[in-house]
Amino acid sequence: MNDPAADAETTLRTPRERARAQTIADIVRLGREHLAIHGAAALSLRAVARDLGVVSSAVYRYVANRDELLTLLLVDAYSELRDAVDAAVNALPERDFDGRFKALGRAVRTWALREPARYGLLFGSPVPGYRAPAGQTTTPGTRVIYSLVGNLDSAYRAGKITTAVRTAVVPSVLAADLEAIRAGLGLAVPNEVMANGTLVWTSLFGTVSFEVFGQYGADTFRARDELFEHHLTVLAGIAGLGA
Amino acid sequence: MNDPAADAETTLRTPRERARAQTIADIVRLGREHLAIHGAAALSLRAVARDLGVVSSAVYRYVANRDELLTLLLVDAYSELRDAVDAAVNALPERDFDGRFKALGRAVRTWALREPARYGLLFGSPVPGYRAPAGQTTTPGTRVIYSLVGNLDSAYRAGKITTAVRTAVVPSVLAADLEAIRAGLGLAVPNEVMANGTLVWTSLFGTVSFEVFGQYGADTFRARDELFEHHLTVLAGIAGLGA
DNA sequence: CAACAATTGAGAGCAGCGCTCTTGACAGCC
DNA sequence: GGCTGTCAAGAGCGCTGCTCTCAATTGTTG
Repeated sequence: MNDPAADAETTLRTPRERARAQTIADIVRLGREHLAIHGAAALSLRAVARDLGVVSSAVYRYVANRDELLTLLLVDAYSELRDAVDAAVNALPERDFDGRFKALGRAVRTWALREPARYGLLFGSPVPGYRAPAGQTTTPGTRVIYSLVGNLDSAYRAGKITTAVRTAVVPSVLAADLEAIRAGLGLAVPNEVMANGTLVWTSLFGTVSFEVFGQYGADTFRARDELFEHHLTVLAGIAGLGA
Repeated sequence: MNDPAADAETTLRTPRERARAQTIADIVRLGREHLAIHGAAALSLRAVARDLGVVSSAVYRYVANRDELLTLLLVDAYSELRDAVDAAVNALPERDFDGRFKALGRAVRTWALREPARYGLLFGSPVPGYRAPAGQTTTPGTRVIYSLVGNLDSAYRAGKITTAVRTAVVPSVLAADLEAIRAGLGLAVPNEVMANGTLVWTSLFGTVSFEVFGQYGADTFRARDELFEHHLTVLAGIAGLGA
């Protein structure tokens, strides 16, 4: 919707720079469409060039190679997912921790079902021969998990985390990992809650992936909305947000 | 390990049939190696032909197309995973329901970490343009989940499922789905346990996928074994197998 | 306004891919 | 021994990513 070209760090002065940014934005847009239809592994620079009305070699003026376009699309998808999640979470009051968690989960699922190929690029099997450059992708890729742990942290500070969560013992080496994360993000939640939060995190994407990737049989579950809502309720309980 | 050619319904009489079956077995073996190294989307019949010491068109005598080879490799991977899981589960006494569940989880994780590309073929984003033929793949693809629900069912019949599991209410449409599954498999477990079992199932693959696909940061978690064991403990509790 | 220089698009070309078709050789079977 | 089915090989089509060269266009600057 909005113009990614405007995200450049400085305003684009010369017409050349503006035209160039616009062309790159067009390439990303066309790439996004191809990705959504044909999947990441079938993304073709030549096809994008054709849709752009230009010969194949011309796109290499704007994008170094296929992997760079893939990276642009990865960042694009991450930020769209983040926006969808943020909008859903912020629609609820800050102190509705349980509601916010469920809104996050529903937003992830809704976006994933609407954009299966792009979801697959983010959370499916890695594209062969492609390694996402950490420098460009880690920041946008961590926004959603930060939203989840932030919500858990706020709930804990508000004294709204059920104590029943503290079932399993967190062993020492794992405790050190969790301590590092807590220090890095300035969190207050104890180890047990963080460990369970990690499980909730991966479980959420496990359920969504099963549905998006068609791992359930064709007609094993007709009531997929109800199934997901049930899972969300149980996961909220694991996180300590249950009633 | 064993020879897939020997799985034919009747003994192979003529030398021609034997030679043909051997060639197909070789193609599958080479395909498995390419798959493990380069991933599903990069699987190339030409490369397999080169390794077979034969011109590319020759392999089409034995395999209709790339998708058919992919299907063969899919079935191959499913059955290897099933064997690994069965071996791990059956090493424990039948009545050690909690131990059997955890053994299943560990076997899945171990196999997935050893065979990331093949795991990705089974549980990652679908290969673009390829649809697994249900007739050939559903049976081998459902063995592991049947093992899990079978274990849950046995535990329930033995009265070893914690009653604390029955937290969330299972709505009506979902209840009908679960009833159909229970009837189809001849199970006794009630809806709440089955619904939670589904979550445990998808959560297990969610955690494993995060680890295999590198969704955790590069060094966010050093204690991955401990993290997985913690998750397994919590999941056993959700399934009702907890202490 | 004109000349310069940066930028761009087009085209050819290389090596790889899936897949099809034809051709000639070989082996098993009657 | 001749027939028939099976096989490997090769050529070829259209697709892919990517590189290189060349000419044209375009923005900027003297």
